[in-house]
Amino acid sequence: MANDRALKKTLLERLVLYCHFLESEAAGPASDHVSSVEIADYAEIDESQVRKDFAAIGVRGTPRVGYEVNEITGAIQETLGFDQGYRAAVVGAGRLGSALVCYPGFTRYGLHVVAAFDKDINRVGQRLCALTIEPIERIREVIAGKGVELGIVAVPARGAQDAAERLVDAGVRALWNFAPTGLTVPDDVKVRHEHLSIGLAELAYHLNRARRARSEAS
Amino acid sequence: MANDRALKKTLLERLVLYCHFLESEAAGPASDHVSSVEIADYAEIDESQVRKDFAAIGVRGTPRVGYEVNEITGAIQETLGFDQGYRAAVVGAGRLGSALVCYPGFTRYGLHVVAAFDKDINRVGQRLCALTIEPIERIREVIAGKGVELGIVAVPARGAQDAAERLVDAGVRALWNFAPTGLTVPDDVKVRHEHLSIGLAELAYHLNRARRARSEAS
DNA sequence: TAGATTGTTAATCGATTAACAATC
DNA sequence: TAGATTGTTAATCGATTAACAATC
Repeated sequence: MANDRALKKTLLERLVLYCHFLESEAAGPASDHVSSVEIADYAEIDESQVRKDFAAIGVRGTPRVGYEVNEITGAIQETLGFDQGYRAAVVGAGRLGSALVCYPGFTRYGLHVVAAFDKDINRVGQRLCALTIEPIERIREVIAGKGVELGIVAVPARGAQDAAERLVDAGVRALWNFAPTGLTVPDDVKVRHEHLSIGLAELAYHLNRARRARSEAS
Repeated sequence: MANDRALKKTLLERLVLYCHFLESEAAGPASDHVSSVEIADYAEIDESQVRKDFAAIGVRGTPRVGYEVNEITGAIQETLGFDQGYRAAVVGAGRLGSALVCYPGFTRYGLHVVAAFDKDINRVGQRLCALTIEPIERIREVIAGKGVELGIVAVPARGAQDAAERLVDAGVRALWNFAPTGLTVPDDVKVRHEHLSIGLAELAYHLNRARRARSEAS
């Protein structure tokens, strides 16, 4: 089937892959230069692609030597905006919301979760890592006060649209949606839908194939 | 820049989008048929693409009428293997692991989390939704006993490789990695890397652009 | 210098879109 | 019947790969 297509990597995915490689490289006994071939091997893509990508983000190498590790990481960080710093608010302080509020990895990418909201009066006021859970009614006030730019939707599916509307109403123009449902928002609002079913689909396809192979073999 | 490319949708993403649309459609006062135009509008893609996709997964429509909703959902479910049923185990019962164990949406996609492991002796034995947290030492036994096919890595980055190795050693051949780090596994093991930084990158790029626009306007 | 690796142009390949005949 | 919508072929567009001259 056409599933090979699904495995192709977008520019964003490639840049993130490069980052991973360079991090592991930086940790090792490595030199401070890498060639496009090394990176291409790791990322399982064509070496020309790597050179194109580097050209696109403004990284230049030197023949016979390669590309400077620090220069690449810097350029990628800059391209992805990870060097800028963003303030985010999480709506929904359930298990997933808590995990996102407390996730230590975000800082590395410049994301700072500065507020968490919940509808449930029992949760409001509780501590969650460095934050105190706020009542959803205070969303406008808190978002304006803390200069939140990114809204993270971490509520169950049926509450997601409401959460999104409250965030948009409060002035947020970028949403990260973890609820398994679509959101309807104005045109000038950017939504990134982090639906797990896409990842699950990829794995399910693989498991399916493995099963079929087994049953054919027997 | 080349970031428009990053917004292109893979087949898997499109199929998941179709599902979302059809679900909202099924809930509403809708008819039991949809046209490729309606779906294309929703998914923001070309209508020919929709027809191509349907042809690829074996769905046929009727001119003037459209495609049957149930037939589409059935075919997508089947293509993605969601109708099969998979047994999964989560390694790491922290915030993220707990969220994944208790996430109610997985069942819809045929995924059943049947075991949860943790290293921390304080967590072992605790209830987590329908499960009891098992010590990581019992992983081989439990995985063989329950017929687990999919391993979910939900530990901090530095524990991820170890968790992956234990899962692979126990016979699991598909991993879903939520740790922000790469995993080294044998060739016959499929890894799906659910790294949030890709999603974050997309949003960060958008926020960056919005900021630049603001500062230019002023 | 010789040789490895970049940078970039050209060629290929595939995916997306347009168009339209078939058909209910 | 008339008209809307499918199914599919052809045309376009863009992305990936190959190739090679420039260069350190």
